[in-house]
Amino acid sequence: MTTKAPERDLGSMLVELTRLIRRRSHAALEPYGLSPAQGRAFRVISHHRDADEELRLSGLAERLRIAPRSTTEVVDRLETLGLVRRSPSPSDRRATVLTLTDKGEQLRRTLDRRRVESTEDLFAALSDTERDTLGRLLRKALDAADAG
Amino acid sequence: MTTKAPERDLGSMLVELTRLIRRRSHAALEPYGLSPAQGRAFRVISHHRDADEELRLSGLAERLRIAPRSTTEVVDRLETLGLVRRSPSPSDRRATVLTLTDKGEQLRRTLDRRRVESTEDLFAALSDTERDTLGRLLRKALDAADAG
DNA sequence: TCGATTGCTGAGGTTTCCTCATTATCTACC
DNA sequence: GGTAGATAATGAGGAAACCTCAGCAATCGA
Repeated sequence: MTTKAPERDLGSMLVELTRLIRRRSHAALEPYGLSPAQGRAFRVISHHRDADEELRLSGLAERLRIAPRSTTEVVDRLETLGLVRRSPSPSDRRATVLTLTDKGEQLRRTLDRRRVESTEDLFAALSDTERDTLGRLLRKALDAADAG
Repeated sequence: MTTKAPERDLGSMLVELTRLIRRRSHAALEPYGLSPAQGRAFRVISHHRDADEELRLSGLAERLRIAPRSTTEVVDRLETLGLVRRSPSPSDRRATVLTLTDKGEQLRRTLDRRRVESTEDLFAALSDTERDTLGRLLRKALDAADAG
């Protein structure tokens, strides 16, 4: 099967690569009933324990760069699956704090162990150095976008 | 406004950057009634003139890495806007060949001139060298994905 | 020539976002 | 205090960009 040369500008390549990531991520997370976006949200929530600050829906929105309203839906799903718990913030009665349930904690370990993202092997063709470089460049572009 | 540190793994950064690209692309193409995906398809079609091979819907699907069925819809829109023409292939009566109309040709020039993608300035923070490097790494990952 | 394949599209669905209210609550300031 | 305005979450509604599955017409290969 001769694969035709696809578009080669930065934007198109990024978009295409993201599509591939989403597809792989979909396959990897499907067994757990998670979609790619839900998986990403779950990862953010589960890795937040490291900070001792509480994580609100608005904070999750910010980290995911999506509208607050959109996180409501993602969290709905995670809560339905019994992975995440919504509880009222002690410091602000408007706010909702997100924490992992035991089941969520268990899944976090599973996912971390197996690196289920599986986006990893999409970058397997790159050396460690190249991956580092790629990461640095993407971060730079993202940070500039924040500032601009 | 203190923007919280977002996720930092390659996959997440790629996904986030793509979202930003889509948003900018949306703003840039809106005056012409094009969505980001339609704009990308239009660009592929309009830059295909360079090759002297005919471009079919299936070929477009391949280049965009989307399902053939999905290109039907994109092309429908481009045709409605009078930018692209569907004509029967002379060599295969099942196939449909895509070409630009005069209006499409005109828009191509406009977009090329203004570099409307505007994804450009998303990478403005990067030097020429860095952009080259980024391009090379993305291409490498994509090519590996094709092979694997 | 006839079964398998290819090219396109109708039908219908999913995911992942969005904006625009609306309801609590909180914060500042008079 | 009391109240104007910001902020937190969510209901309602919608749109973009994909997908699969099935079907039809044309073509190719043995």
